[in-house]
Amino acid sequence: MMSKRVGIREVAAAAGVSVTTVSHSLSGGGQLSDATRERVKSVAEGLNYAPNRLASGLRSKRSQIIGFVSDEISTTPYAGNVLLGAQEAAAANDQVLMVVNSNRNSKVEDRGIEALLQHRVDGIIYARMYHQAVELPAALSGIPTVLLDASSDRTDLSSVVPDEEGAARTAMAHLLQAGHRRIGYLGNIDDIPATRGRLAGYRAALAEQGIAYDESLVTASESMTGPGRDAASRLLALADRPTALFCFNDRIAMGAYQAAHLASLEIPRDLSIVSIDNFEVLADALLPGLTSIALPHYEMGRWAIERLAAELADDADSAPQQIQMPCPLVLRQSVGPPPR
Amino acid sequence: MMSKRVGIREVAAAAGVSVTTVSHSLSGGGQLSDATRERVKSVAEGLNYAPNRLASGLRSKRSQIIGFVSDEISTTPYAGNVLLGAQEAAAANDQVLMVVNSNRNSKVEDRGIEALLQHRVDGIIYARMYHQAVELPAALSGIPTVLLDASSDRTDLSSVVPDEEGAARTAMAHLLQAGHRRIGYLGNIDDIPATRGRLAGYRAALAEQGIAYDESLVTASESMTGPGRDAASRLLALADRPTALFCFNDRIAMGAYQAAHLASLEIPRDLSIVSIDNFEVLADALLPGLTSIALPHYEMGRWAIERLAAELADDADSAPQQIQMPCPLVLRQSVGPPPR
DNA sequence: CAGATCAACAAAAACGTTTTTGGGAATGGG
DNA sequence: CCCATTCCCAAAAACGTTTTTGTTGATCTG
Repeated sequence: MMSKRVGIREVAAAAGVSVTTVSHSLSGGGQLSDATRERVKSVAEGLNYAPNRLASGLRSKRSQIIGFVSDEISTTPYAGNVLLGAQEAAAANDQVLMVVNSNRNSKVEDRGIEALLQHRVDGIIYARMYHQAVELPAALSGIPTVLLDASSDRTDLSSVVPDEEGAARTAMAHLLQAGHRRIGYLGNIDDIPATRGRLAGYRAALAEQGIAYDESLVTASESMTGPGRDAASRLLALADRPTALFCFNDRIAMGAYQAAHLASLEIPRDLSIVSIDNFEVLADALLPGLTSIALPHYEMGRWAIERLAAELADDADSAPQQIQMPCPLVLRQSVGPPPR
Repeated sequence: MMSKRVGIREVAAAAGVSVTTVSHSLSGGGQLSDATRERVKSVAEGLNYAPNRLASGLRSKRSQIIGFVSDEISTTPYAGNVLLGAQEAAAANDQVLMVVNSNRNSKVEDRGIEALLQHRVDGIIYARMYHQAVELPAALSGIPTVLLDASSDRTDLSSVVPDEEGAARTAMAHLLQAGHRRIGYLGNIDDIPATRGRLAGYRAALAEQGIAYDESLVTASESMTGPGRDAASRLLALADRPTALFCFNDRIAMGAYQAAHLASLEIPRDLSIVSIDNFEVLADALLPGLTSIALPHYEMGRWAIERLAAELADDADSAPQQIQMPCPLVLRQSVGPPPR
């Protein structure tokens, strides 16, 4: 059982060829007759040979390891999907992920990156757990890197972020199509791309329908349930209250639910709500279920790995790309036609 | 800048010693005078030498990589804390984590483990995202492994799981101390350790106080908000309704909140609630805040890595340990004295 | 048919460390 | 003063691959 992992030389001996030939057979390199190539392969299979990646990486300069550095994997629920998408895409490329977490501490981050470099990762995914603008740490200057849920002003780096404006437009389109004209926006107050993008989407969607932007229907608060509740209560207390609310995220939406309850408004009969995050534990648990736009965590993870792979192969279209990923609407029960 | 990463031989040349001496100086091995050891170290520092882990692992058989295989990193919110704890502990040991995800597919899992082995990980953390009994995959037979949030019947493996019974006792103690005597239990229906452990803790806590176990106060439902709401409604409709509810988890607790609302009971004035999970997005967002027992994800992650390190060093107390980790109570506002 | 080309493989070097083995100078014992 | 230790350190081998360079016999070319 523990018969000392077979190496390339055992395979060579068993197949009656040189180690060179074995290496070439398995990697597809060199010039060998198809006959020997196949024979060697099947012998290797039979001995159930598995390469030592340390050794092969040492010589070939390809470790098949992708570094994954993120700021905080823990505090954003479901952001694990980013990691999942990346990991599955990597596995498909015969690569494996080495993860490092900075906890928002640049010292820790630098140490983590240094560790990745010592292990000779082929490239690095530099990820944030929510969309933000970043400056690339100096330690990453020598190694292929793609940004995930993060953007920078550098055009020589690939990056992927959610299409914030598009997400807002999708949400708004859903409300508009249901017939709503007076739609409030419970916005966020932080200075992050999502704040600007979602508000822009809100305004654009209104403009497209020829609906005037009404500042009194727009709030900005912290992205938490309490502040969301307060903001929603203010809008619902208006004389001509909105018939629908578009919320910056699900936590604020939960606050909106509470505010609706306090105001004795029934969702979606008296008030429709749509939000962004599709944070399932919340969205599914709310009564009625919260219709929400999903952030494409999994897809961004996949994309980042695939982009990195393309750049590492640098055969063809390896020109860096900065893309915005579309965000799908997840229907539940919080949207209906406007009252009356 | 990109001056071709300096290796041990450049350091040797610069310090006027052999590569052997450099290696020994940095690793603390061999017998060298403290003088040269220090001198070499400072030269290495000056050149800002960093080892090539591929090369050192190849020869030394120590890659300093720990494999982390989990069933589903994405679907359980906040379980990323497990990864965080493990990663931070690993970093402290100069190790790095290589993660692989099985998505509950044993084929995928085997392939992932195989990849880890090819990369010559020193050991593996075999993690589940919620406490369950597992059978170790055959692929892990040759390599040091510790189980995380998972238990098996093998005594030669270290493992760490939450102390389910203790968690329940802590929750119950909190309610009992507040004066409650008639405490309902909204249990879970799945056949998992948490189901048995938490119910046992509930019963034990009652027994300790000489309170008879009343079957009519105990329910079992799916761990979701809807079923939790239904179960809670049944208990709250009892003639002699409970003054407090202990919930299997936060989702069920959220259902209990909804049921309380439907029954026009105010929390905590009319009904106290305590639960398990401390799923912050929910617990903080509920009104009033939900007092809940936290599962020690971060701590289990740390412990697993530290245990693995101890077993790898096998100098001293490397005897496998199976431990249950205590679960702390996180106070919020959902518990008060019983009414009247 | 001589020389050039090519196909198919093997030998050897290389990757950057760690480990093993070797060896000279200082120290100690008799 | 000579031999045996001990203390430092260096030379060389080793880790398991990949890459570079060689080698042989066959095929082609003019």
